[in-house]
Amino acid sequence: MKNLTSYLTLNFSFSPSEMEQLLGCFALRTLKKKDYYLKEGQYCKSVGFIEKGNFIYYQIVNGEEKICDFAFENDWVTHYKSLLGNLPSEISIKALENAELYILNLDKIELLSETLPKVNAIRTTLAEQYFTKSTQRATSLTNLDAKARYQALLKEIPFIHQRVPQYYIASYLGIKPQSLSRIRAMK
Amino acid sequence: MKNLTSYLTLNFSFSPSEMEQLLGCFALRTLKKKDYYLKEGQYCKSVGFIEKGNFIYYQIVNGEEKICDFAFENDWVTHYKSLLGNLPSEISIKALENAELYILNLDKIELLSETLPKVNAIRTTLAEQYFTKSTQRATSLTNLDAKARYQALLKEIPFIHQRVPQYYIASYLGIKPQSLSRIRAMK
DNA sequence: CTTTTATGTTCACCTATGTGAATAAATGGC
DNA sequence: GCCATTTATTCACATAGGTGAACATAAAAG
Repeated sequence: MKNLTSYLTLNFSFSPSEMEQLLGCFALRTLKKKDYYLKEGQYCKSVGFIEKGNFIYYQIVNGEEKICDFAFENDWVTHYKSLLGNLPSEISIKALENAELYILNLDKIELLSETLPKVNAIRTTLAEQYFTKSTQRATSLTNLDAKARYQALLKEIPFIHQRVPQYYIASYLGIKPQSLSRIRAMK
Repeated sequence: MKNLTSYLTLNFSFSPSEMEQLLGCFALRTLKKKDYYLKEGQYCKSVGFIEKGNFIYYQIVNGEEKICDFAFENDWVTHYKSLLGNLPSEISIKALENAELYILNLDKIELLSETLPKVNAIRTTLAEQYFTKSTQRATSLTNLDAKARYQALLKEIPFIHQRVPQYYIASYLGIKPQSLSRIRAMK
């Protein structure tokens, strides 16, 4: 729980005993490459903290996997709308590498909110993070051309080419793999 | 408070006395056409319920107003990220018509959460609504062409042309006014 | 190691949207 | 009701990105 512990320590101010209580509510879940954290149609009932590995969020549209998000170590993984609204998920979340998640179930979150109100700070952070990510993506899609979006993504996630196939990157950027190749070739 | 009262009655289950307590926390704010609910750089400290009127959310990019959202009667208006994270807003929210808002200040929300925990359902609805809107916009920008995005918008907000100038609609769709004209002419 | 499959590149051509200008129509102020 | 301003349309041309194919390379499977 190395990453999780330091993430919580760095970003929130829990006392040692609170931290112990909190960590006790997480359960380890290991996923193999290509395993799903969540499949379209399922109800998302937990949030996961990525201790190791990475994930794509995607939707199938006309038979194509349309990538709408990436997540790496120290990110949270969940489908926010499904979790909040108790709705079936429209998206799937798949591991691209063997992964380790620390899972916090929704019922535990509710319980913790009562006994340890500070965890609400985590909920707020999560909401803010998800909201920010999706609005930034929309903003970037309307205000920048494909090359500029690619450069912004590289700046945000410099190691992305080491961990995500290029056609997934293209999909996230809203272009075809050939177009991303062309953009890269132009330099 | 006609719209606010029926919105709360329809979507949540407050008792008459809870409703009274809740409504008592809102304050009326009237805005003239072109007035701002929030300006870029300000800290958003409230949510507003639109009793009457409409609003655009926008950012200035290269001197252009880039529209990222619309809001009408029975919508909530706030900058979610600024509100949650206590951050200066990157966007401005402007009335396009004379408007009436019922304002709920952040401190009142916090207080209510304690005395009337049911209001958390409103907070959750807000989070879900904002998250859904922005992810849908990003999805539509990557998966649909401009014509299909326009048709989807018309379906979602059929009266939009009666209440929003067309160049704002074009901006929201991520295209130039001339392109929207062309799309409309093609039928 | 060899074969198969997955991924990335390049190319020629096509299409949707951008650009800038001219014009028309609608709206608001007086 | 008239003029100024704002908003919408149309056009000719430019450009970014899509399409489908061929090929190249890398990775996985046997």
